[in-house]
Amino acid sequence: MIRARFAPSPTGYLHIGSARTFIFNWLYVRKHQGTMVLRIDDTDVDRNTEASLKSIYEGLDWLGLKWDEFYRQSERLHHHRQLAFDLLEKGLAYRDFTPAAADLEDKPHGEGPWLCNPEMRALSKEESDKRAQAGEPFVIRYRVQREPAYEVSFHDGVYGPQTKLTADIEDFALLRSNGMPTYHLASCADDIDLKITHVIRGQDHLSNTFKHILIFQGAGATLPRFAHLPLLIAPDGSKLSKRRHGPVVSVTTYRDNGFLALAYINFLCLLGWSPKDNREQMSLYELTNAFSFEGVHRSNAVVNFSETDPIDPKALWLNSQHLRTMPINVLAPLVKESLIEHGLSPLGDESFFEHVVDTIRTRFSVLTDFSTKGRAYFCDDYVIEPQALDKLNAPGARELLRQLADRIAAHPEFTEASVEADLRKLAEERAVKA
RNA sequence: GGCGCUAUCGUCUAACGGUUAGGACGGAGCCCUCUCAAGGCUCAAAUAGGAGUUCGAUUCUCCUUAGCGCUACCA
Repeated sequence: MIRARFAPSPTGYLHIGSARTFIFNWLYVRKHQGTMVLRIDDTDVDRNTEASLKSIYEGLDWLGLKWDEFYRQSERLHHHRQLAFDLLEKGLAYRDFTPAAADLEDKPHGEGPWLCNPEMRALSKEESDKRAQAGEPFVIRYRVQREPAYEVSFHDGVYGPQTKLTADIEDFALLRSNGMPTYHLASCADDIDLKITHVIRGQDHLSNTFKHILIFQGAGATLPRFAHLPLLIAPDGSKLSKRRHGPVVSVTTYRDNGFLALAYINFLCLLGWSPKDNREQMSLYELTNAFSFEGVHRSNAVVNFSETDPIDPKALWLNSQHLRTMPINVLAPLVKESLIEHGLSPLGDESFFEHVVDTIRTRFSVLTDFSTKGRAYFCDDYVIEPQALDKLNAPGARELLRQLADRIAAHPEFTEASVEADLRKLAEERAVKA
């Protein structure tokens, strides 16, 4: 039984890359009838905010993909600490009493790799216990075996076989001096406890995986399968960030621009994954069936937005395709919702409304087009373009339109074809008269 | 600096060593058309560079270059 998790940390709104990670997890789980776990990784108390937690729910809610189990790491801290002290007890970890570096500049990057503080690593158990007993703050670090060094290896579902020498892995922190677990510890402790079988996450964690394997092994747990996803990046090749790239990175930007959740999901799937048979527009069912790690690319994918337009043109096209092919009874309520949001209301009964939507949707590409380009269909307060106004003011034009309206109203049916037929008939009659 | 990952049209991608290197978005043009769209057709557009293996490399190996990631008591 497959169990996968999506583990966002609430330090910002739901990021487009996170959304894709969630979608790929979801697709994989649903395809194999597994269990989808949503776990909020909120161990960084300084950076967590309620607002971002809300934004994550909001984004996931819009996508409409459900999860089966829910956890919050902040409610499971005892598990994490337990594992840290177990490792300490086993001698696989040790206390480091070095005061926290004031800022990153203090870190010895440039020259060579930083592996550990040998003094602290060599501290005797007695000495270590004594200092801890005395209340001296400490961080617990993993004691990576480097003499002799050995290869840590695993098979990644996307990137294939991976190996790294322990000589290149530093003694990473497990438990902070304030008693909070680090990401590595909390993530592994929970993956073990929640019996996660597949860890599907961003490629930025590919090299962290070696550390995680060390933790899993130290805990005596069986390894989950790992699959890392290529990152989503900006057109200039940098990683997507709110500061530099603004609203593009937020899922809600697409929602607010009138996107269909399915089209957005479809678009995101095509970034870094391919069904390999040239299909582009796909339903959720088709995506689920077609998804596999073999189809996932290994290089990063660019989200193609510009300074003036946060929307990727291909996403827009995909949305228009879904907009005009989806069942009208599914689309109509979404249009109605969008109209109401923009201060308009659908006229007529449900069937009439569906006809209107069905008639005009072929020329629109996002939901918001109905209340902007299609405004005249839903209210009397609209602006006629100057060119159109000239034609409208041509002698006899208004009278003709009135005649046309009467004919259209006389029909019980109202479709694109019927309107066109009426218009052509009227035009012919006029031509004959002239 | 160390370690790791990656490299096909502007962008997303296809091509289990043999293809005129395919598709899509976007762009250009033509057709359709009372307008604007939609739709149909056509065109331009790519294997980062260099060695090697091979009868033959986009594909396998190595080097270079470039980009990205990790190297935090962030995740």
